[in-house]
Amino acid sequence: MMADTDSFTTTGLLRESGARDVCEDFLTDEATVDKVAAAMPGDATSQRMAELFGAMGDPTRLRLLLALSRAELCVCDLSELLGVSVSAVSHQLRLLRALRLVKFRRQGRQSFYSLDDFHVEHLIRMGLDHVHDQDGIR
Amino acid sequence: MMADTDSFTTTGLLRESGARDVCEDFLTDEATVDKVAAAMPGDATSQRMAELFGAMGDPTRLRLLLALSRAELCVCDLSELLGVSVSAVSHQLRLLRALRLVKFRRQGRQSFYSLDDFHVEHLIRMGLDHVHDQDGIR
DNA sequence: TATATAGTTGAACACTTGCTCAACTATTGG
DNA sequence: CCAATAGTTGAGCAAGTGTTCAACTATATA
Repeated sequence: MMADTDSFTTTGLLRESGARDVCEDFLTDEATVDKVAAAMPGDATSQRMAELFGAMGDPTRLRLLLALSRAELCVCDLSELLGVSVSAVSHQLRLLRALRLVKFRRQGRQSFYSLDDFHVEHLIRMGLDHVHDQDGIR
Repeated sequence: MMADTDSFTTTGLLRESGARDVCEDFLTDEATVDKVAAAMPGDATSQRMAELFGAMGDPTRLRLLLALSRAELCVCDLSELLGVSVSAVSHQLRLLRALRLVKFRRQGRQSFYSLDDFHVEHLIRMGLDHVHDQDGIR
């Protein structure tokens, strides 16, 4: 069954875009799937969300954020606190700064970092809750 | 009480643990640093938190979760919805299942997936808020 | 029974990423 | 001025990751 005689409304629009290993048609009821499709954020938004979560998804960066959620600290203190080299800390803080999760101010030779956004604290708190709840339940 | 009561004590205990590219001493006031150190979650906890956020930090997995936050869906629908192969979707759902972010039930040949935990919905919501607020503010 | 459909899984491979190292800037103190 | 301290940055590399492909299981249907 060819669709090329009919460049019209088959599932062609979706089928074409790189997913060939796919079944004929939507299997859940169409209204539901359409509703979900309409509610999906745009690519740019989900991309930025993924960057946000990805930034918090590395152990070193997460522990940096955890430390900074308690106090403003300089690179050197963070390095000793986490047992990670100053260079590695600086690299990761640069990334967190680019995503606006932390901000910094210079004072003499030192750079003091702190959380940039109260959302980050909430996210950290929820992550903790999730992990603790999982442990509690079974 | 005992030990080195002199004011020039070393930080040897901390210096030893793998970070050689590090400054002599803590630069922020000691009480603050100690407070932060004491408040840090254990390695196991931060490790699991990082796994949680890391799971949400991949665009494909995040979009899977975004879709499932709206409705229970089968693998095939998810595949078409996201434009990603069934195999790739299945691999990622497996990972999300292992971390208990999604659960599934079989019905005939189909596997229906849904979010496992209300925390995940909250995290998604906060991620969206964070991204939207950043766009709004400047 | 045979055949098609829905999904899973392991291996392979390209791509990404986090760290180290070395070189560098910038500020402080002698 | 010079030397030391605090931090940044680029290159390189080992380890990790996401996708594809092919083979596989399991369920439904003719």
